[in-house]
Amino acid sequence: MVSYKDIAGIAKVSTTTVSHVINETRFVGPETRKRVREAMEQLNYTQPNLLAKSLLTGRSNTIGLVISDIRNPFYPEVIQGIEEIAQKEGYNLFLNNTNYGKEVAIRSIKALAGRRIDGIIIAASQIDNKLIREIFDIGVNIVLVDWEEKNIGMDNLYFNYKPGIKEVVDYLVSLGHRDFLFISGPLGIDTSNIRLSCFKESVEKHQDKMISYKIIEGTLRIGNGKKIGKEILGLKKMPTAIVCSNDITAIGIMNELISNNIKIPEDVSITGLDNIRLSELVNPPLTTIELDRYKIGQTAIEFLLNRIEDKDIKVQSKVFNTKMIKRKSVAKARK
Amino acid sequence: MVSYKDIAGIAKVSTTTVSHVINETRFVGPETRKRVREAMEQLNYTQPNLLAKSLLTGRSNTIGLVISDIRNPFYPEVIQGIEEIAQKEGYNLFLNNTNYGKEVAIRSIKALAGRRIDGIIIAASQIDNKLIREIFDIGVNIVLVDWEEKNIGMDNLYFNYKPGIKEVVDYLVSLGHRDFLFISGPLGIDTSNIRLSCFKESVEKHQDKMISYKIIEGTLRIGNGKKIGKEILGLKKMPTAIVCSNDITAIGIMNELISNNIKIPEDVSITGLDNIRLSELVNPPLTTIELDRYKIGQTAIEFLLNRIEDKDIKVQSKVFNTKMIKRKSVAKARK
DNA sequence: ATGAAAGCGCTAACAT
DNA sequence: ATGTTAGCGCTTTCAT
Repeated sequence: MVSYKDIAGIAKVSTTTVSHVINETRFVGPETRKRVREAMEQLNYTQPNLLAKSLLTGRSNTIGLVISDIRNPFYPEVIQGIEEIAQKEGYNLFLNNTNYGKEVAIRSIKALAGRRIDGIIIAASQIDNKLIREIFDIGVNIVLVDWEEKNIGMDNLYFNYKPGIKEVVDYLVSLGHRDFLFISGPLGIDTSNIRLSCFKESVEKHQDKMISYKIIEGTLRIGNGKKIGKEILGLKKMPTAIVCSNDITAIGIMNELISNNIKIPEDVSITGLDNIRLSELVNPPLTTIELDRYKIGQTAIEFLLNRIEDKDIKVQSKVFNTKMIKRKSVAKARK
Repeated sequence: MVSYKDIAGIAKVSTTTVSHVINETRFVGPETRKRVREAMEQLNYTQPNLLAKSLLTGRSNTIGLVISDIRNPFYPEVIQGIEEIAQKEGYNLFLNNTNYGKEVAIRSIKALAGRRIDGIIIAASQIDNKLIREIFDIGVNIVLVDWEEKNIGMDNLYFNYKPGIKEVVDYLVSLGHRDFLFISGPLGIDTSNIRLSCFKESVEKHQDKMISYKIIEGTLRIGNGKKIGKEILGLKKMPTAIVCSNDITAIGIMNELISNNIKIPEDVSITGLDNIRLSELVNPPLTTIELDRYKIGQTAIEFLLNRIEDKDIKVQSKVFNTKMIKRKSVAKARK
């Protein structure tokens, strides 16, 4: 491994000068500069050791992003929002995928924090709060995205699912729907529970209207919609409206029902949540709930950069509201 | 920033002992061990500085993966294949997304290599060969996935698109199709050109049959299918078979055509390439070409781990063949 | 059973 | 215009 010392030796200068030539951080006589450059060439020196540099300066120009499922269409826009600003500001982004694994998450975060990265954006719930606290305590900047617990004294951003879900329920009720099926996410995950309770709450505001609902627990993953679709086909009584916790599930269910000659929205109305790109490309286009994921990503990195710039600013927090996007998968309840 | 020195000071031991207590690398008397542990607790020391450690040992237990588009459904399985083995072997994985950007790619790779990561898997074409060579020369292990150039003296894996595409063309021809439309990827990208020439070659094997084809250049990205679909609707003469360079595009086109009352496969047959999960969930399920992405990912990391273990083994290379998956989006050519 | 000391590759304050 | 020197936080050899 060739280092400044080797270059300095050949060019007959000090390592200081080598450093200044490479980083262009102070004037170096043209003659000397030339010698250094030649020595570098001769030794094939191209990539300075960033470990040494970071160790010394305490800066890495790198930020980490921890997500729980790279296949989840929830993330791409979040990532894009983060990337664009990171790139513009000259930061490198290391992505870590936990695959919903607690162990992996811990290892990822430790690996990131252990490298004294400038900051970490955590957009994967289900991570040990104690660990987060530890990392935070060693001075690594952290921003939490869509995090379950508020008021933990760290920068955080999250979605308020209530308005979007309420809008959807109200809309369905206004179209005469009284018989609902709600497809939840895994009930171990906090955001799943939050979505479920928003749904319940919204429905219960219509107590006077004799509404009944049933809940099926899903995984939120691709492929699960088809499975749940089959389950629905086996139900004694087909609901008039199916409210899903994410678009992927809604689309899967829709396809399965359509394949079995159920007409959407004439026979059954169905709604999603996420407003992924695909949701407007399917047939019929899906009525869903929009989350401004791009914006939450952008804001997350802005928060982080603020924090990197000045550790002592006060805690930054922001809520993003959600709203219904009307498309074609909802109609009046069948008689 | 608290370090071994601080702990050593409080515990009245040397930094050597601190190191051995933390890493359990040699016997330390129970009394001493206790004192060290207490000092750590007192100082809230939890995360050793991996920069220092890596700098000294030359090992990081981390590998980097560079991809060009996180939203491209080509990647998830590749990543999964890599992740599973990485995790099992105790490696941490840093993902870098280049967004097809040359600058970003360079920065990413430098960031990875500069940290003297144990190895890098590059699954993003369009990266400067000179840079790759540089990184390779500083001794960072590299594995190339689906790389355009062969015989560059580095470990590499790639897909042979020929058999799959030939199978599809032959199948379509056998069903009476004579009027083709091929949707290519961006013709700046090598894998796009390769797919295109495989198509041309396969068609030209049927010279005797008066086959005509037209080519439209697409982006391979989600959303582009719809746009191309509209373009197709405006064509003077609708082809009988549409062969697409990826599934996402095929699905988008299919939806657009169906929305305009064109029946698939009765009016037009359509095929994809990638065999993404979604391709069997759409209506009709898409006939496509399978790439064993999971396997290529697995093999990539196996290659890399071999290389990390022993730098001097000979170049590893592997080709993965492709094959057609028959589903419902293809039928006899309309009269 | 424990410690002293050297050093990984780099930067930056201070000196000349 | 260039060099000396100390040191970032850790590991490891060699001593005792």
